[in-house]
Amino acid sequence: MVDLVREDRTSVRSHPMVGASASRRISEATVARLPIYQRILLGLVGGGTTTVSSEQLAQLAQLNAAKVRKDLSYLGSFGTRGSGYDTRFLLGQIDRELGLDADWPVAVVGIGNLGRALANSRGFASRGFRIVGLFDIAPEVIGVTMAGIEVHHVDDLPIYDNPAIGVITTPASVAQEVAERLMAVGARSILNFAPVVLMVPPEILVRNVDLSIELQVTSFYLSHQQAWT
Amino acid sequence: MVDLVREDRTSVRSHPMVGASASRRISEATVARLPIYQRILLGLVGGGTTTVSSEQLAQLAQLNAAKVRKDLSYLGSFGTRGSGYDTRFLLGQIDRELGLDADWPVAVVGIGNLGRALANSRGFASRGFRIVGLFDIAPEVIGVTMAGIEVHHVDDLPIYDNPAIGVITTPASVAQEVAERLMAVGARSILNFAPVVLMVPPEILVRNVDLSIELQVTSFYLSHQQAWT
DNA sequence: TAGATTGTTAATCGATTAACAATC
DNA sequence: TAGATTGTTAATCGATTAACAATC
Repeated sequence: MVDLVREDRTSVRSHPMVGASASRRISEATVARLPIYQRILLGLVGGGTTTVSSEQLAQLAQLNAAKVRKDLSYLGSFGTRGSGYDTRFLLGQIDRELGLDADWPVAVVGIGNLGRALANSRGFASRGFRIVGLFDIAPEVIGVTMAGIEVHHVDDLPIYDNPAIGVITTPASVAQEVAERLMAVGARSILNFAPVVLMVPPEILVRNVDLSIELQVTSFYLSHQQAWT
Repeated sequence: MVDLVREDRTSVRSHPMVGASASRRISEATVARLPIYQRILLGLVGGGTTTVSSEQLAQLAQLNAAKVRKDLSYLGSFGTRGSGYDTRFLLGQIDRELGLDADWPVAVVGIGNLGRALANSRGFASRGFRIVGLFDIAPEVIGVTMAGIEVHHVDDLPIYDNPAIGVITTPASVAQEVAERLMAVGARSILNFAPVVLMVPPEILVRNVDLSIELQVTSFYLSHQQAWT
C-alpha cells in the first residue's frame, strides 16, 4: 500500500463535476435528507396516500417547506402546482437518485454486537444492498449463520463476490488493516464505524459513523443548555 | 402528553444565546469536531506527546489547519505561538467544553444487538457518562447482566436514577412511546437510533443517528462517482 | 375562475479557507 | 535574532429561507 493519501473527511464535495448531464450539482445537505424523504414516502405509499404537499412532507420530516421543495427540485420538476407530489412517483425518483435501483454488494467485517445489528437491520437487507458476506477472525463466530448469511474468516474475503461497499465494525486497532483488505478486493467505498481516521487513496469514499461522538455532542448541548433555554 | 411540538431536527442552532459569558457562539460544525480532536489528543497524551501543532492535528484529523485553529480558538487562546498546543492541557479544555467533566446519567432502552453494542461500547462507559440502567420488555433479556449492568423492564424506568440522556435503540414502532416515557422520568435529551422522526417539546434535545441513512448516502455517492472521478 | 401549491430567485446566514500580523 | 506557529480577519463558498410569479 503505497499511495495512501490523506483525504479531508468531507472531501466528497471537492471533486469537480465533469460529466455532461450536470443539471445543478445536488447539495451535500440535500443528499443527507433524501433518505429521510424516502422513508417517509415509503410510509405514505404503504398507507395508501397518493399525493403529498411540500408542507406536509416538511411537517413529517420536521423541516421547512421551502427546503423540501428546493431539495426535491434537484431531482427535477416532479410536483404538480396546486396539488403536490405523487407519492409513488416521487419515491421512485428518490430511489433512482440514491442509486437504490442498482446492486451494491456489501461486506461487513467485524461481527460483534454492532456488526450483528447491521447484518440484521432492515436497512442493510433492503433494496439496492446485498450482503455478500459477514467476516471476522474469531473462531467462535466463524461458521455461524445470522440473517441467513454465514460468517467467514477475513482471510476468505477474496473468495466471495467483490464488495462495492465495505462496512467496518471492528475494533479501532485493526480498522486500517481491514480497510486495506477491503480495498484489495475492490471496495470503492467504506462505511467506517471504528473510532479512527482511515487513510485511503482519494478515489475511495469513506463515511464515518461514530456512536460515541454523538453522545459527546449531546453532552455538549446539555451542558450549555441553560445558556439558551 | 399535550404540548408536543414539532421541532426542526437542526433546531439546536435556533436557540438564541442569552447568557452573560457569551464569548463567541461556538459553531455547530465545530462542536461535531471537538470529539474527534478529543480522541486524537487522548492518543497523543497516551503516547507521551506533549505538544502538537495545528498542522499536525489537521493531518491526524484529515482537516485543514486553519479550521483546526479556528475551532480551538472558540475555547480560548490555549496555543503557544511558535510551538503549538500542550496536548494534556488542550485535552482538558476540550473535555470541559464538551461537558465531560459532568455526570450524565444515561438510560438505554431496547436491548437488541444495537443496544448491546452501545452498552458494551467504550464511549458509553467513559468519563462523563454513567449508565443507570438498560431497559427492554422482552422477558428473555430482563434480568440478564451485560457490561456489569442488569436489564430491567421499561415499566421500572421510574425506579432507577433519572437519566439526563435517553438512548432509544428500539424498533421504530415504539420509539415515540419510549421517548415519552424517558421524558416522563426527566430525560432532557434523546439519542435516537430508531428510523423515525420523534415529536418532542422544544426544550428536549434530540439527536438522530440512522445507520441505514449512512448506507444510502454511500450508495448515492457511489452511483454518481463516475461523474467526478 | 379561485384557491392551492410548486419551482425559483434573491437575501441572508453560517462555515470554510487563505493570508498574515502578532508573538513565542 | 530567525524560524515557527498561533489567532484572527476578510474573502469565499455553500446552505437556508422568505417571498412570489407561474400554473395546476
